[in-house]
Amino acid sequence: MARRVTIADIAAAAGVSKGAVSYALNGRPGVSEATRTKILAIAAEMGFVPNRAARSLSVSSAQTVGIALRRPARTIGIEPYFMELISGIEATLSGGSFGLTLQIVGTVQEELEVYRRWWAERRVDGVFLCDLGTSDLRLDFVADLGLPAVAVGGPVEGARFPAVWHDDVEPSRDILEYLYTLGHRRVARIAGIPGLLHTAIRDEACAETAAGLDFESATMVHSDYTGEQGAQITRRLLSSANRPTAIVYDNDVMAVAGLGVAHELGLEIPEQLSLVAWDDSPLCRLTHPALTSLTRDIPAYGAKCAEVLLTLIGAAEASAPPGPEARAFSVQCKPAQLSPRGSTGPALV
Amino acid sequence: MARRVTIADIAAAAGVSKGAVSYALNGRPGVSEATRTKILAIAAEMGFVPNRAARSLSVSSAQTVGIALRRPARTIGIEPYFMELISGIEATLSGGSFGLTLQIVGTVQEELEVYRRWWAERRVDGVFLCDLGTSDLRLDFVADLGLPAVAVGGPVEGARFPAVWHDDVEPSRDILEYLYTLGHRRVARIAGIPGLLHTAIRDEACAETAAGLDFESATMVHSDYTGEQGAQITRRLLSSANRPTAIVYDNDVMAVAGLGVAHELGLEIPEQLSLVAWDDSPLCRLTHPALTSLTRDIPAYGAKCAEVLLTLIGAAEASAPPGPEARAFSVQCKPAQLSPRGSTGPALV
DNA sequence: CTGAAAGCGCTTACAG
DNA sequence: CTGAAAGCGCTTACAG
Repeated sequence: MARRVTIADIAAAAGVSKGAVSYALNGRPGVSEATRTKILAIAAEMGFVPNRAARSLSVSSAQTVGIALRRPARTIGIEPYFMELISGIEATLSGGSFGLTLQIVGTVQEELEVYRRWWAERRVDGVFLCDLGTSDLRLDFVADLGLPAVAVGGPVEGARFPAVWHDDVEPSRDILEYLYTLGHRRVARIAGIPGLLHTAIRDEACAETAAGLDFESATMVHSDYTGEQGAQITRRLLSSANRPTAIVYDNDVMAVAGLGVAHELGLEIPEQLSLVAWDDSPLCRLTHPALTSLTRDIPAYGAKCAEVLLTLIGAAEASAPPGPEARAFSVQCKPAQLSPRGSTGPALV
Repeated sequence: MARRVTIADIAAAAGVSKGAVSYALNGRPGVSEATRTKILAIAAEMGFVPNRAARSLSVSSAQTVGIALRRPARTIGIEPYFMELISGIEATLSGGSFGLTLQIVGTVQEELEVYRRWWAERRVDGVFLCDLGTSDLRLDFVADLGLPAVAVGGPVEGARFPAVWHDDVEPSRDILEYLYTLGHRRVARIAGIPGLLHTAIRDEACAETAAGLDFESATMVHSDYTGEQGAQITRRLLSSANRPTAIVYDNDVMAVAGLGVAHELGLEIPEQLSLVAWDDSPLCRLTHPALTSLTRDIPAYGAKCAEVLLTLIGAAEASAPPGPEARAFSVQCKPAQLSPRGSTGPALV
């Protein structure tokens, strides 16, 4: 059982005060170069690592950020999105020696409670807000608390903190025009959860684009993102009188499920049906044919979110509580790019 | 911007000392029932939540456990396993008001560094060790540190801390006998990473079982669990002279990829090829046909792991450093159950 | 440039 | 049963 070394040990070994050790360790003035070098050497030799709790208590900073995920236990694993996001966040955090605290919650109320507790305990210095809703309780709640946050998604109207987001309008246009060019005139989109911000944005953009192209039909059905619903809605769409020749899915999981249904019905892909997945992940390349997708770099996205949060925390520490200038930190990322693969082809019907 | 309340605020409001407040809050003797009730009421009214750092510093416990995941950023999302495990862990933790710190690392060395830092910083009270290797550096490292840990997997020989694991021998037998009974005589298994403990256990158990049944061939190929390798190895196996009529995959991702290859080659499933996925997840029900799997309840598994770690931490606090009695905490979970679905059928070749 | 001291917000022996 | 005090391990004004 190893022993933890404290600044008192170093001070004793170096023959200086604890204060001097602290100054030396933190690169602040107050010690001569000679003593600094000596102290640093001793600290390194003794394998000193500061006690987090003591440091946090002194500087009122947890050196930790938090993320709360609201998903049922059994379905959270299937979405590659979150783990990719988290791994991107981590990439930025490790550099700044920040930790990440993760909590899975069931309801918004629970989520709000978690934020309040984290804030009250000073357990985190800031949080990531995922799955933004069209009117999202959490925004004001967290801002009122004075807890720094970044919205993972957007754009957010009158935000009191920064958002990191992708434009979904352009991809909406891209995908519909792509299908139109391939000759598809009956298209459907199995959209995500209606209350979500990006669902609403896609809904509107798709409707607008569709209106500008003379589709025979452009259907839209909301879902809960699960494979079950993806399959069920696909089955319904494909058994309708004038079935679509192309279906766009708001996530990869539903697209894979949709492909399964197409196989089950004996449809040739893409000859009889084209499929597109919004959000790319390795999952899309697992199937045959591989799924045409709208690709974003999620780990890079997570890294950017973390960058913005760290900046905000630094700023919030330096100056006043996060004010309107927080918006200035917002960053819009490159929109998703269409990656055509085997699941889409000319409409032959 | 809300304000944080401290025990000093409560003490002032109640007209008692901070010590009395602490005793009352922690349900310890030292205050009369009357004052206790009064203090509790005031604390509740003021919305008191103790500052973690201060508490941690006093009691030398972080009220946090840690998990380090060693996976590349871009592939970590695809394995539903980790998120399911984490969500199970969380379910237990939230009850005990413990937090979970997550870190993604690239190499074992990095992982060891993380444990050392967490321990030195007193950032966590214990850790989960995932992806156990056949000879695993981390076991002694963490034990030498005196950092409580539970091995997520096993069994571990001469462990200095508890393991929570599933028997893989029985499922190995189950699956091969099942395929044999269906008439399959040429089977293959695309195994996981060779250095992993459970890969080794499955390898041995499968070899032994196969030896007892008169298979014409029972091939085994190691992989890295990715869809790419799953696909590539499947393609190679299926284009060999005496191709297998059934393939078992060590995870669900490779099985899905294998199914993609089978579709690509125009094979009828299960008429011309049976496929089995070791480790079930919603992914297995997304495809057509759905994949026959070896099912375990991963969230429940995670919950059990957390339970054991919390017990260990409690014990470690109460008594000496985790000694040999730690083994007593080890728990063996119910082995994976075979869930036959559409991807397996009688061998017709 | 250096040392001694106070303080962060808790917990916990120790006297009354 | 209660209060005053010391201590956890840091940081940071404040005197010398």
